[in-house]
Amino acid sequence: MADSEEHRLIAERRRKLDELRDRGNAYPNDVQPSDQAADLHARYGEQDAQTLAASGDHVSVAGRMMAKRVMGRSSFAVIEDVSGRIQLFVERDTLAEGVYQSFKSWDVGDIVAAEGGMYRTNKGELSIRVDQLRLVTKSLRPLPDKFHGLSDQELRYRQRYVDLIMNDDSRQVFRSRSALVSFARAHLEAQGFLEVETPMMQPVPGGAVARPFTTHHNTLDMQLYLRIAPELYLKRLIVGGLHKVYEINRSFRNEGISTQHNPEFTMLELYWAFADYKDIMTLTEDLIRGASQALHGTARISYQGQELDLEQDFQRISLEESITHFNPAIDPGRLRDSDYLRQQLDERETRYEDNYGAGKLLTELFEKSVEEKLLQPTFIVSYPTEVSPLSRQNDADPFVTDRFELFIGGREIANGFSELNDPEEQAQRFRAQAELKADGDDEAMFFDADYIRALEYGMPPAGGLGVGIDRLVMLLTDSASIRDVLLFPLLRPE
RNA sequence: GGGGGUAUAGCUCAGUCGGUAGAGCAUCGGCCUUUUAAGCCGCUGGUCCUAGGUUCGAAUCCUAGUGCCCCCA
Repeated sequence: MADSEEHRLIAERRRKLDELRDRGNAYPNDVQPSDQAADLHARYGEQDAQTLAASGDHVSVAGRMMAKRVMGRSSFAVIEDVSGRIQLFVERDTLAEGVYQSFKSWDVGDIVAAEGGMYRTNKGELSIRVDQLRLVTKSLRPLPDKFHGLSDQELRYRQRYVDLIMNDDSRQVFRSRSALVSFARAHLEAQGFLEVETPMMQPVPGGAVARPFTTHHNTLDMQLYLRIAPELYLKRLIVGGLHKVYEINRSFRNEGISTQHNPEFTMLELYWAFADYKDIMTLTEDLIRGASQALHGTARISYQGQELDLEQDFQRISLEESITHFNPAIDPGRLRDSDYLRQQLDERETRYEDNYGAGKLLTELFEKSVEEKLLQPTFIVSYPTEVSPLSRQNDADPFVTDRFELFIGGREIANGFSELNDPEEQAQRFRAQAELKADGDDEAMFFDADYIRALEYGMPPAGGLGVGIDRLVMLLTDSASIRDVLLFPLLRPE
């Protein structure tokens, strides 16, 4: 960056900081504001000037100075605290000797504390008529343009602290994110789910088809993987008798970065004994509808210009039906015919590998021709067994499993299924995955012998769910990129 | 991995045909007791992303690279 220019502006403020140091403690820690801006607006917002003047109430606030307008012997300043903004009316002759002179040298961005009576200006704005004023923390770096804010996308991600200072929209996204997670916790706790924490560093990564990050523990001299999913540990807890568990935390996948993908991301996973995938669908629907209600007071939302109705019952349609629905030309009778599926994929210029069976080819065809069209909330059910190595096969049709994925706005939001609890069948599926891995598919699953041992003790029938929290936040905050809902998205180093 | 866009003052942005680098805000100095993108006067402030090339002369044209944004595999 152009350091010389920056240095000129910073040097000026550093000079001011030096003066503060000369006069005493430049970084005081004894400031305890008793009021917040939003409360003041709530309490006094309706009162007229005379009432305010007569009340005699004395308030104290502290926050970052976001605007400063000096007019000779009086000034206006606007400070922002965690709750919002309040204007300060500052007069030379109301303050102690010399304070006003100092105030004039303070900068927008400085953190100040003020006390005074409530006051309404001639133009009617609720303000504090300041009688005590302190500079609490000197800001050495100039803030962006007060009107345009910080709009450079790269700077917003790299210096999120500046983005948060300047852009209320950005602050709101992260408040919503927090509200969503709080809602999910409360919603699940109310149904008797227990929040647990399982290893993020795993000797055998499992629970998803994805490439893991590797790391190393020095003392044990062992290779570890950052988890790609918590699934296999959570199901060990079902074996252990914790029959309703959930975890909301980070998983890691060593894959590409896009508007939908960040290498570390947050999932809600839950497992529920004596439930099946249909129960899980109902729970998922309630959770997402309730989250929208909690954040917006409505389940009808707008996402990137698209109206989405989370209020109505979510559609449920099988993967195969969805393909024939959106591709009328496809022969419904040949959806499990590998040659036919390869031909259909060729026509759509979609790549596939020689070792793909009908189930995986079918899933590719779904992803290519259906997924993005599923705007309104839709559960796609009956995923092929071939692509569902941890799901329970359907009793009537072993080609598919009792599994669903939920799509909203053309994107996968959740994935759930009746869990495979037959240890011998699971071992067989792991072996098939291990063969794929041996063939060079580095996304294929590892054989997890301890997980099989756990299943051998007996896991009750159970349903499980994974929800991409980041994507759900995107949906509910109308954010186009996952980076907009991550406080510190991964970027290349500066 | 491929394609497109973008990069100029601290911030937000102009910059025509290749001919001395611009504005607003911020900073600095001055005026101002009811402003709210306060106003008025004056002054500062530049590695035009980087490295090459073409040219008498490059922010501008060419090549390569880098960051970010978007699309595609």
